[in-house]
Amino acid sequence: MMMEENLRETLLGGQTFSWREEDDSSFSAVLNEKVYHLRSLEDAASDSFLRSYFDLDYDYAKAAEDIAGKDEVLSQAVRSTGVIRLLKQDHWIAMISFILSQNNNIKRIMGLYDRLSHAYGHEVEPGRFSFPTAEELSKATEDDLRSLGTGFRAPFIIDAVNKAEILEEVESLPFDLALQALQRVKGIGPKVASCILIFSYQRREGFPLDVWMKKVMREYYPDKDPSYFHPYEALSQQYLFSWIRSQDRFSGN
DNA sequence: CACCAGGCCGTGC
DNA sequence: GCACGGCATGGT
Repeated sequence: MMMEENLRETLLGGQTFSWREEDDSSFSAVLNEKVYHLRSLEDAASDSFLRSYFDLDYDYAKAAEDIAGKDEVLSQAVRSTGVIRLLKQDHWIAMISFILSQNNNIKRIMGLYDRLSHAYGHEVEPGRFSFPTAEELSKATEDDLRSLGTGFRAPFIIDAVNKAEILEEVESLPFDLALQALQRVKGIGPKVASCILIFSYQRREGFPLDVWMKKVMREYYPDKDPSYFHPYEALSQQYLFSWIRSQDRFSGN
């Protein structure tokens, strides 16, 4: 079974909030002090940063087939979605992104991401701004952040700026301790911590339970826990998440 | 008007 | 330990 790469789902499906779809259906993002433009995954192969970012050395097509073979629900989820990847994002960007994500929707998270970039990042090309570093974001007060629309997440962002050194500590910690370390930041609980570990530390044993995934588990896996999906916990979760959201035609995202 | 969004915090028991 | 309300903001 040959499955097609679903770059759109990888870039816009909720594991990163850095990418935007252009009118010509290409994708662009400001990363690594540059503006990247992509039409397909092949465009990433010649760039060393993107090769790593898209985890090109991992065989996601084989993983998709393994996952699809696990049970009927996963088979349906994988076949209806196509191959999706787990990105290697910057730790800091992932931490702030998923703090922004709590009790929020993808469209609005992207809007906040852009406003933070414009207000506190730097211009790498006319009109294109990088996501602010921790030092750049340290210039923002809580009121500044609220005025950008972050709402009750503003103090969480301030706390993340002050505890950014945790991101280095996490590198050497096993999964459970890494999960605990990240939760020392206010506004980071189990779900947000799991997303940071999966989408920027390649910790594939993570299995974030958001409102959508709780529904999936309740309806299709009532007597199972995340270890059922081993060794593809994180990737299975991402397929199920994409699938259940695509089922809901009125989810406006 | 209500209810929801890739949740978490503080409180009460 | 677990249940519950509150929370900023914008969309449906």
